[in-house]
Amino acid sequence: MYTPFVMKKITKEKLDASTEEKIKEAAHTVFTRKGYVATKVRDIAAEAGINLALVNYYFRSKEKLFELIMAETIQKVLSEVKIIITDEQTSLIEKTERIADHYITMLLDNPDVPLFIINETFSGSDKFSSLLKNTELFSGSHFARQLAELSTERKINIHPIHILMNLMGLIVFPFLGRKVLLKAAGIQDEEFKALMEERKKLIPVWIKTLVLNNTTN
Amino acid sequence: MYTPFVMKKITKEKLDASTEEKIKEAAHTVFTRKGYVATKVRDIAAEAGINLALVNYYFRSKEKLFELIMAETIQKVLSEVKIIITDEQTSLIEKTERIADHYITMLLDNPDVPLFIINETFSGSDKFSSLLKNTELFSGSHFARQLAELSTERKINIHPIHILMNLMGLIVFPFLGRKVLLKAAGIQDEEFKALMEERKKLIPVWIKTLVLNNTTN
DNA sequence: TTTTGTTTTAAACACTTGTTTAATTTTATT
DNA sequence: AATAAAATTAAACAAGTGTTTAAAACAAAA
Repeated sequence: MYTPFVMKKITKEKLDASTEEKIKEAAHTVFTRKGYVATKVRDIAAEAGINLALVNYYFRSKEKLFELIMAETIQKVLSEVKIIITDEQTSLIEKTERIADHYITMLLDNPDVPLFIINETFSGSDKFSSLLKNTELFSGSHFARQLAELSTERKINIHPIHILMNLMGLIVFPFLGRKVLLKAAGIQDEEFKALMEERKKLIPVWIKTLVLNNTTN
Repeated sequence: MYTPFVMKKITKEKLDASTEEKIKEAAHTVFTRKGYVATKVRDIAAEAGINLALVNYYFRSKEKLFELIMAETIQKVLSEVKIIITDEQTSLIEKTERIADHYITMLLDNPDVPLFIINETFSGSDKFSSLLKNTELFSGSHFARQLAELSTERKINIHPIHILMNLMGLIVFPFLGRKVLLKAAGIQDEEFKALMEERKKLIPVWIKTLVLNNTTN
């Protein structure tokens, strides 16, 4: 089975990337918008404007294609953040500034990515185990160490994980809950973008005051 | 078609609720855990330990059953909150205290509900329009008015919606991202619960300091 | 006990969906 | 131009899924 793939690989370099790339882009769009189960291979084919069979021809199966998209998405999300949190030169506050800036910029372009990732962590399939290896880089990062230092040096009386949850929650939650928030508050899409731009600068300030105010009592 | 239902309704009072209730409980469990599309009617039947056809017998269709579960879930989430945010007697801070307490208590019992709701807001189907009516109660609530007053009276220089996003994000996000957070921080389920209990008291404090620190500059 | 209404069951139906096949068209090589 | 490889297509397949049916089991009423 799949003899075409053997042939393909031999002359891999000469591949016309356009069809393969069209499928990947379409898959990214539909997967992130609808999730794995709700996405039909026929949806991807339609979105890409190509024949149904070509999806399996290039990527063998829906699941293989999904894993590829997933891996690339995670990679994109984490590569820059890895640089930020492992930087030994920057302060905790500086790091939060960079993280907020980077994430919100990314999320304004890919607002469906957080839900996509969260759903996969809940789906239980092993599809997500590759990410877990990547997140190990957090535990030993300079950022994690700085967070831990708050507990000891500065007599902060809360678990550092609270700070991490707060930072991520303040950044990511508006994108997850935006459908409800926009309806409930009656604001438009453009206004939402403006609010998120504001948060790039607000969140680091909030995190800062939140950390400082917890050092005393 | 569906003549059995006509007969049923006539003697509705004499129904043995156990089967119907078993199905509803099973549906709630599976729907919230896997979402609408990933949930198969056969899953619900298996979870309830009853015959497949009984699901359609009692609820006519998967979609009808889902709408029922959805409506009851939303109802449960909003009914108590409605009381809190429309209370004219309590201060903004008191309201955040009550909201944090109520939501976290509820979420510790139903940790999958937020993802369930968010997914439905993104699914685009009209299934969620009934909720939108309910959220209108926020716009005209005492809580919304108090939030708006911050902009004028106290010269706060940020949009009140930021406060709302922060409050909800601080409460809800840890439950959405817990799979990643637990893995990334290497903490256990019991410890997570303890952390959430802590947040009941921490979040109102954070919101308070965050509001006060934004009144000056 | 017999009858009647209700609940439960196994099986089947119609339709969707991931995947494969076999033929055709396009592209590259000689 | 002729040949071989690669890409594309329409059609079909097999498994899964929501729903329905018709018969059986059960419970209540006579």
